[in-house]
Amino acid sequence: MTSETRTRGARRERFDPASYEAKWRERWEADALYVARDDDPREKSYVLTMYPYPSGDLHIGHWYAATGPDIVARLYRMRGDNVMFPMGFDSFGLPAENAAIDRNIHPAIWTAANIERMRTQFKSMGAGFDWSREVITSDPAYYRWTQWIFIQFFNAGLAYRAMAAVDWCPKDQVVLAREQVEGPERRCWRCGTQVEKRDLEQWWFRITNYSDELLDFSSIDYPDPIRLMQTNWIGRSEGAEIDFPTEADDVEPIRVFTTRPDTIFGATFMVLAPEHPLVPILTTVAQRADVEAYVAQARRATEIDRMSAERDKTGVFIGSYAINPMTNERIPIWIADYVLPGYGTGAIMAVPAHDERDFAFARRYDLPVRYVVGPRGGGIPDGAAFVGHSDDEVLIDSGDFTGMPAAEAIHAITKALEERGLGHAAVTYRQRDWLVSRQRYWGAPIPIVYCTEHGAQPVPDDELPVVLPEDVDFAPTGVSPLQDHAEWLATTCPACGGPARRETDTLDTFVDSSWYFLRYCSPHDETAAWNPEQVAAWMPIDLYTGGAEHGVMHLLYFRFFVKALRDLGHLAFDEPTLKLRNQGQILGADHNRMSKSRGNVQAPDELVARYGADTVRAFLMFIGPWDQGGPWNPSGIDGIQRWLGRVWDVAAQPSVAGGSGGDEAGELARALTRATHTTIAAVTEDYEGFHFNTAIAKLMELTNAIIRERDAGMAGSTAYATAVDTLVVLLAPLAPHIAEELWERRGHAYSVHRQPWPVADPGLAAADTIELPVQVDGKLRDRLVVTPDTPPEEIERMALASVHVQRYLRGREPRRVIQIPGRLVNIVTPRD
RNA sequence: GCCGGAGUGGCGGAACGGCAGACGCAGCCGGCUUAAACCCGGCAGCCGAAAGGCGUGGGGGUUCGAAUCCCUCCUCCGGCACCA
Repeated sequence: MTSETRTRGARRERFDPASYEAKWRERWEADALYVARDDDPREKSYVLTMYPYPSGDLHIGHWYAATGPDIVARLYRMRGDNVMFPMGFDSFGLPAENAAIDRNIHPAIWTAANIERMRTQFKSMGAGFDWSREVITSDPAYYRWTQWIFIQFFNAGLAYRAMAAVDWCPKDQVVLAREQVEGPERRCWRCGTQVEKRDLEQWWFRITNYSDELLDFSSIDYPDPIRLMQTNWIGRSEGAEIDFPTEADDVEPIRVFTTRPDTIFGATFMVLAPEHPLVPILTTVAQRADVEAYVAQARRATEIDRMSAERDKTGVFIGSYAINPMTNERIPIWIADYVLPGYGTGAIMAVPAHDERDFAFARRYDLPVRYVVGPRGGGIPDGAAFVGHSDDEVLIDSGDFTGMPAAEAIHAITKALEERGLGHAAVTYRQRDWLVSRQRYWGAPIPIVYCTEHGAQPVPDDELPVVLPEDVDFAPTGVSPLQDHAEWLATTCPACGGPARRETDTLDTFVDSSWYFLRYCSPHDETAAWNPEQVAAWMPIDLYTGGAEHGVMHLLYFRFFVKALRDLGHLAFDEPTLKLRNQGQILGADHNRMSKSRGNVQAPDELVARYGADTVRAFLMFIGPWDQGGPWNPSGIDGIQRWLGRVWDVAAQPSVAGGSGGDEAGELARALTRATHTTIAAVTEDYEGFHFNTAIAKLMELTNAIIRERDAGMAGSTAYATAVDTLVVLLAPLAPHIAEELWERRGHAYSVHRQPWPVADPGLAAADTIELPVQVDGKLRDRLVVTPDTPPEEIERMALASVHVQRYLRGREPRRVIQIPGRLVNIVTPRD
C-alpha cells in the first residue's frame, strides 16, 4: 500500500484508489455512460465476451478474460463508435442442481444468489458493461424463446428424436454430446467421470446439414488454432462409396466408404461393424454362435476399450463372401469392432497392403495381403502397409489400371465403378449431429408433448414458455426429475385435445448460449426472441472473445444456429461474429486449472481491496501476451502500483499550458512531443491488436519521459501539459478510474471516457536525429548519430572512417557495404 | 500416432530478416530517515582486470546479416485419436 509520497521535499496528496474508484463507478452508472442506445446514429460496434456460468464467485480468470475486450470496447467508444458491450449469465446447468441436492437449496435460489454476487463483483472491476441488456438464460422470459427456437428447428426437421448409442455420464446421470466427452479415456467434460455407452432415444440437432458450410471461414477472422480444431472436428473426407455384392440371394450389396478407391484391386476381405444391419442376415449357421458372442462382447465393451488404437484388433468371420467388383474374386466377410458403426457406411473393403489397421488385422487372422500400389521406379514393398498415393506411386497388378499414377487412379476407378452402377464419388464427415436432450431438471424444458394418437407434437407458441415446476425431487435417478411430477407431466395434445404427456428432458445449456448474443440486441422484447430491426442494426458481433476450450462446442454451435436461423428466414447474415480472439487461461499458482477442489483459486476481491481495481486490471494485462495466459503469480503487482503512483504524481494537479517552464521550442520540448506522439501510435496499435502488455510498457516509458522532463524544469510548458493529458487519455481504457479522477483534477470536463481518442501526428513523432548501428560482417561494432536526411555516401564515408570498423578492415577495401536506410550499415570484409 | 502452439537473463516477458534482453519483478550499491518501511538516484545476460569473447532448447542450412526463414532432433503445453 502506498503511503505518502515525497517528491523533492513537496508533499503531495496520497495516491489512494479507494478514495475515488467507487465514486466514479456510481457516477458512470448514474449517467448511463456505457448504455448502448438503439437510436444512436454513429457507427455501431458490438463487442462481446463470453458470459460466465454463475458458479458463485468471480475468480481472477474472469477479470483477465473481461479486461481485454473492455479495453478494446473503450477504445472503440472513444474513437466515436456506438459501442454495445453487454454481459449476462449462462445460468442453467448441473452445478445448480448438484448444489440443490447437496445443500437442499432450490437451483433457482442458488443461481439467483450467485448471479447477485457475481454481478456485484463484475461491477467492482469498472468494466464498461451495459447492464441494462443483461440476459439470464434460466429466466422464463429468456428460455421461452429458447423453446421457440427449438420448435422452429423441429418444424424444419433440424431437431429430431432418434435412438442411438450415446455417451452416458454415470456420475451426473445424464447423456452428453460427443463434443462433451474428453480425451482418450472418454471422460465427462464436467466431472471427469468415465462415460458409458447406452442405447437411448434422444433429441438431436441436425448440425451435420451444415458441415460443409461450417468449414468455410473465408468471411470471418478466427484464430488459426480454432479454425484447425473446427476443421479437424468436422473431418471432411473425400472418397467413394462402392457396392460389393454378396453371394446371398435377395440381399442388398454391402456398401463401403473408402478414400482409396485406387486400392480396390487389393481388397482381399470385407469388415463390417458388429452393429451393421446385414450382419444377422449374412451370418452362416456354422458361424452364428461365434458371431453372436462377438457382437454381444462389442456391445458390452466400453467406448474406451473399443476406441483404443493400441489394442489388438479382434474380429470374427461371419461365414459368407462378397465379390470384389473389380477382380470378381470371392472375399470373406468379417466383423470387427475397429470398424465404427457411426462413420461412413459402417463397413469397409479391407486393403491390408495399403492400410495399417487392415494390415494388422490381416496379420492376426492370416488373411491375404496383395500390393496394388508401389513406387513409380518399381520395388515392391513388403512386410508393412504401404500408404503412399501420390503421383509418385503407380498401380501394380490392377488390370487395365496398372501403371496409372495412384492420384489419377482414384478418379479413374471411381468413374469406372460409376459407369457400372457399382459406386460413386462420396464425401463423409466425422462430425455427428448434436445431442441436445438432458435427463436433468435445471434446463429449458423441451417443448414437446406426446400424444398416443399424434406422436410428438410441438407446444403451441401461445403456450410458451413451458415453465419448470418448482416442487420436484432433484435426486438423480437417471431419468429427468420431471418424470415424477404427475401434475406437470399431464397435458393435452395440441392436435386433438386428447390426453398427452410432456417431454421431460431438458435442453443442453449450450443451446441457451447458442443465441444469447441475439437476445442482447433487444433483451426486453416480450413479443419475439429478438427484434428484427435491432438485430439487423447490431449483428453480427464485431469482436467476440473467450476461451479456446469452447473451440468445437459453443464456437461451433453458435455458428450453426445463425446459419440454421438464416435458412429459416429469421436472420439475414451468415456468421455470428466477424472476429474472434481467445484469451489465455490463468492457471493456479500450482500450474493447474483453478478449481475449488484444488484450493488454488485466486479471488480478485482481496487484491482489489488492497490495490484497487485499476492496479489489478493493469497488472493482469501486463503479465504477458493476453492470448497466452499462464500460472498466477502476484509478484510484480507492486511495480504496477508504483507506476500508477508515479502517474498520479505527475498528473494530479491542474493542467497548465503555456506557463513559465522550460523552452517551448527547445530540444527537451521537442523530445517530449515526439515521445507523446510515438506513444499514441504505439499504444493505439497495441490495444487494437490485443498486445496490452507492450501497450503498458510504452505508457510506462512515456511516464518516465514525463518525469525526466519535470525534473529538468519543463513542468510549465505546453508540451509537458499535453504529454500528461495525453497519458491520462491513453490510460483511460486500461485504468478507467484513475484516468477519470486525474482528468478531473487536471481541470478538464467530465468524462475522460468521452474524450476523442488522440491521433498521432507522424511529423511530430519523427526524430531529428537517428542512431545508426554499424556492423562489420553482421556484428555490431559502432554507432553513428546522423540526421535522417544524411546521404548514403556520407553515411558510408562516416562508417568506414570509424576506428572500430578500421580495426576489422585492417587497411583492406570492404567487399561490400550494405545500407538499410534509417536502419543500419553493414560492412562486409574481403574473403581471405 | 496425427494436427497445432511454445522453448530468449534469477523471474514475467520485448524485439517489420537488421543494435538481443524494451518494460517490469526480484537483486545489489547509494540518497532520504534517529531507524526501518515508503520514496528517489544508480548498477545489472554470461566469462573476463581489461581488451575482447560467448550468448535466444541441440545440430545443420539459406543470407552481407537469423531469436525470427528452411531441414532435423529434444522438451513442454493444447486439441484429436482404430474416422477407412
